[in-house]
Amino acid sequence: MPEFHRIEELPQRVGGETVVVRGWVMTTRSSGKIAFVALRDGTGYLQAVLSKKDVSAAAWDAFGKLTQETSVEVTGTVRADARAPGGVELTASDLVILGPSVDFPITPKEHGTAFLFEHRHLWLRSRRQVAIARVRHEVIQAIRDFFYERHFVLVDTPILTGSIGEAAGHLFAVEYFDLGTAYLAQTGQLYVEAAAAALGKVYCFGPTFRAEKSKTRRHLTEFWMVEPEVAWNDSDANMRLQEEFVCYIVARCLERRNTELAELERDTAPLERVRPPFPRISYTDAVAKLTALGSDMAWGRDLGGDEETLLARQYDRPVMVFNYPRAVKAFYMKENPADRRTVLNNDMLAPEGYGEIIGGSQREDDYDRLLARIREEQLPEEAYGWYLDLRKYGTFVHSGFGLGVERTVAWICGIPHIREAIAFPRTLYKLWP
RNA sequence: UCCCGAGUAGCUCAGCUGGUAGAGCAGCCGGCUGUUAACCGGCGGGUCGCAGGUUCGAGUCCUGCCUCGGGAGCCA
Repeated sequence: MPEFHRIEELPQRVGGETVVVRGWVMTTRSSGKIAFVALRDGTGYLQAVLSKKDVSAAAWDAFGKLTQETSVEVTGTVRADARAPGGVELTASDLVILGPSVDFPITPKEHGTAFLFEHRHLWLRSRRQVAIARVRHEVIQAIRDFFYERHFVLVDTPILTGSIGEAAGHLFAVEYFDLGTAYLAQTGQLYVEAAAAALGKVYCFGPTFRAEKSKTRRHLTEFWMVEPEVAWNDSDANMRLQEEFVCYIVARCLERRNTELAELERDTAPLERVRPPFPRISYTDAVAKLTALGSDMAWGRDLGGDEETLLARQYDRPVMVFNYPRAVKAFYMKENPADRRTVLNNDMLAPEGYGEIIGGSQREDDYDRLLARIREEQLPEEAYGWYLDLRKYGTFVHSGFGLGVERTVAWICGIPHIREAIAFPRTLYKLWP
């Protein structure tokens, strides 16, 4: 295969030897005897300039045939040019069409979201979607580095499962040989609790599935979640870990994805403020605060979207709300010894209206109380035998949380809908492409 | 499941109290030596979501259905 160059390396080749670039045509412009081709190759953007008098008739003819998304090979020399958005331009000496493109559906004009998502496989090529994909990549790499640096061990939990994670919620069911119905995982948490007793500090990171018929900008039926679990961490230590974790992710994106955030026209000032300590407020205090702000929120109800938004608006960085009423939370959360109406849990609400990005808790480590809660929720006791075993053989204080990757990416990118934060979103009405 | 909203050209939309279907962009043809969603001139382009009803006449009014979007609930 002949050698060619990536656009990202061209600034180092200004004034140098001839280079060859392969990529896709975004737009073309011409003024009769001079022609411009805006190119994308995945590593960057480049404008190639062709002068009719300096290129072969074949190359000039090829320019005339260029349409949006034609794949091409352009040969030329790199020149610094203040007029070029990227600082450099390619003075082309040759242009060859590699793959024609007829009637590309996404024009450089306005489109509605329904149309764009029907063409998601092509929409991914747009500058904006490329920028989002790169931020998502950075978020995920930051997550892995954070845990690696702190000696957490990655444990992959099953996606197909016989027992069910949390109480209600709708699960996707699939046929599983002679063993009947299996369900797609909606959390890896129960498994990661088992692994914490083996490895101390662990996390799982994978796709998770919720069959709820949610139709909001914050929900997907398939999304990615990272769930750390730490032996000997109480709820307080859990919140400190969350704070450190989120600060790490945001700082990393600011440091390494500035170009992409600028491309997305993200105001980074609110992100610069994401530094410890995050405000913490108990559920009970939050209810009082909301009431004072005019909400009709009553103690005992879970915080709804409106309440979360109103509360989060009171702070300039993520806020942690802790110790919710036991009745509205999952069976595995540890009862608060100081106030038995509540559990030792917390949510983290992102600012700027992005809502809940983390849900976490200290886990119930008392065998009898956990069993009582399983019965109270009328869960199938036999399915939780192995989970109860963890309290039977050397029970231990432990805590963990789940962070939603798409919600985090949407917040950092400042994009209005979570669906743009994943390459191929799965929603109630979208299984294709 | 419930509550709102929208379906008209490839795309984004306009179309008033019912009277021969419109614009911008995209596409095609032509022009222009520095364009950045280039610009200028010309050309083609329609089962008005589907079915029924009212009417001399329905994109427009009525009924039902379908599809999609936003929100609620649930949650990351």
